[in-house]
Amino acid sequence: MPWEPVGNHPNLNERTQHLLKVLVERYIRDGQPVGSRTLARDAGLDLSPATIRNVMADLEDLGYLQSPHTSAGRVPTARGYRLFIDALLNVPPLDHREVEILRRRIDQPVQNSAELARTVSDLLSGVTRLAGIVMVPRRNVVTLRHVEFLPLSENRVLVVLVLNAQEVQNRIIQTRRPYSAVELNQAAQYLNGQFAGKGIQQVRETLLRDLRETRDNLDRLMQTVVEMAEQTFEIDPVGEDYVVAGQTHLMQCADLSDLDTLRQLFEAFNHKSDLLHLFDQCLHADGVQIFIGEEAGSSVLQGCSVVTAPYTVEGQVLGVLGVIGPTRMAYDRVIPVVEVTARLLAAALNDQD
Amino acid sequence: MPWEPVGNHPNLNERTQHLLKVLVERYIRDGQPVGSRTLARDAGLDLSPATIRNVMADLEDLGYLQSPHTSAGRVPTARGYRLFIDALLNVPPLDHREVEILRRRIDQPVQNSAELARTVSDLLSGVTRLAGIVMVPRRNVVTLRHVEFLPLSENRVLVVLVLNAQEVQNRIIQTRRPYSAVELNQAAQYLNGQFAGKGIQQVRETLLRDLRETRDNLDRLMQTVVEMAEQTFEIDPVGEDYVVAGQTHLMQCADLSDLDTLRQLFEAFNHKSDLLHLFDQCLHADGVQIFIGEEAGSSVLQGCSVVTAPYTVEGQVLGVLGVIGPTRMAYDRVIPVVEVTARLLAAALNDQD
DNA sequence: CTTGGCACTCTGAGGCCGAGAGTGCCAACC
DNA sequence: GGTTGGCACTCTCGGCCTCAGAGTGCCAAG
Repeated sequence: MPWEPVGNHPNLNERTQHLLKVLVERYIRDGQPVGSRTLARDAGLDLSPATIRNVMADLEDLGYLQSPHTSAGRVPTARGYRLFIDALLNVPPLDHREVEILRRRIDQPVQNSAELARTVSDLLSGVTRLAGIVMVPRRNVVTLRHVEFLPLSENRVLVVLVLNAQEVQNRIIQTRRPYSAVELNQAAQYLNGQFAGKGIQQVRETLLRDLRETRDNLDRLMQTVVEMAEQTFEIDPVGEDYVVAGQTHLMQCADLSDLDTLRQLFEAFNHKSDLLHLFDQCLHADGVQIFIGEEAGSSVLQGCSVVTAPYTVEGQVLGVLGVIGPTRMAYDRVIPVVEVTARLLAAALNDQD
Repeated sequence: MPWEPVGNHPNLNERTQHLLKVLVERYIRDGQPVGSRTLARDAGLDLSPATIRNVMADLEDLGYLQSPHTSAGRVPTARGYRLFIDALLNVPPLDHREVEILRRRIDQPVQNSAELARTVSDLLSGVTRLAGIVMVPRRNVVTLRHVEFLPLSENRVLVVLVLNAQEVQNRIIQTRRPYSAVELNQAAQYLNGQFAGKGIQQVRETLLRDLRETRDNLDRLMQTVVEMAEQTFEIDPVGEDYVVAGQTHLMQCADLSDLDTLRQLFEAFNHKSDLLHLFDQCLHADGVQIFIGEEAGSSVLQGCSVVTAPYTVEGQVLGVLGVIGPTRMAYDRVIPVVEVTARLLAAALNDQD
């Protein structure tokens, strides 16, 4: 099992487990509390409702089920979902044709990783009819490919950085004195000649540590180089961020119909820090991970589940993707979709480099 | 008045207009249908409720008011809001201190126009507690500042374009044959030397029309230049787009509490084409424009109003910004905020160039 | 034209009732 | 001892009624 079992569950009767499984499946399908009569019919065990009732009462005592009120059926608790997912759920592999459809949509040519993230996020949300999320983390190793300096006005210079395979970043820096286009060009040429293909961490260290202290002895070119480099490589250039798509799907699922809950959830999407924290945790677990309700650590995720998977290229984790939806979601379908999408995205990134 | 009067309204009694004004103001404040007794108290005219009732009945006949049901008070119709905004509303200028606060938030240094759009959009939504929108349109005149080609793999080249003041664009193009870094560099140098500062339209025409037909006679460098340029300047590089912020505010206003309406609205934000169409219309009206409900041309905007203003630099319209909220919004506050924000954004862009 | 009076209408909250669904418990059964 | 049918009990939900409150429209008088 790719997701780690969290709760520790006392031994449950084979039959009891089966009944829990059927109940959860039924509830995920219908969204209605499941009564003993219904469960008796569905379970295929040839037991009377009365027997079922006894089992259900036990499951309620153990915290796997609860009833909304006396005379409704039962509904799984978070603990119930947990056991279901850890031990009872069987996840069918995705149909070949479906994999193909996913592959085709991911393999379309894109301009940059942000656009790819958006595409994949759209895809996840479209296929699952939930909210899709793709995170692009801060990479540990960022390779400098090319740098360019353009004078904007008196003391402002536009820096264009090409990183990794094809990531383009630009920023504006303030300089201590005006630089001519020629000076800037020479500085860029020097940096490109010297450091293209090197890790940006390494560039920073080599350049700044070695040269800064001897600044006064440097010729004019190298002084330019140092001043530019100081600001260019100052902060880690690839920020950690994510892309959400299909939030509106969440407005359609009956479970989250409470407007206020929904608003808080949407605000969390914009706020980002909570979710980034969650995804950071997933970065180094391999395979699909599932968080049920407040297991995710944030109270705004009440009633929601998060299904995530990291994607890796050459063993290095590049990011996490996943979906957010109501806890009552079709895990048997969502899990393989998330899993396969992560693999396909990894493959696409691999080809691209 | 900056917004254009749309409906043509028959002569209304001075007193009748005053009563409509007070009613709309009251309704905007409370959100409750206004009855004759309330209006009589609020209007300050020393009239009895019975008289007010007669006037209200007239206004209803003329289509300015309606009652939700027999024994509720009256509510303005779209037509009523229209008249209110066109002729009755007085818009107080924004407080100096408030303008200063806005200015300070807009004048913060930013990296590129997309980031600025986001900042301003956030600002609009924060100040008005509605959804803020900033559109960056396709500019008519796009100036090439700098171009750079980097070989990625066999037949793929990364193009980095610096446009206008500081806009950086990048795209990947497929080439017919592999090019070396040196070749690409020469081609870029040629283009920069020849065309930096020129309009991109002009570059395209000059280069492609004049040279393409004589391709066979060109030297190797110029052949490279032509192939690169063909794809680099093929499509209009600055896409029309907008940024929405603070959508969640719309979930809090009682008027739009219908989940389904809200969902459709949010989907419209993602879909973009409807709203882009609307904003295109605003591009060349000067000053604040207001669309009430379906005046905006899209049925998803039922119950919503849109307040927009274009922002210009040196007489050239650069884009449109505005807010979307329930029709029952505090126009006397929203209008000056939108107006001032547009001016401040224009000023900020002007300084930046 | 304005006003007070008055009958009328409609909503919304609260209370009541009955149907339906499901439970818990118990005694009987295998 | 696990399983079962029976049965009383509880709770929700929709329909129905009622009543107070708010606001209207109309009319006749000022």
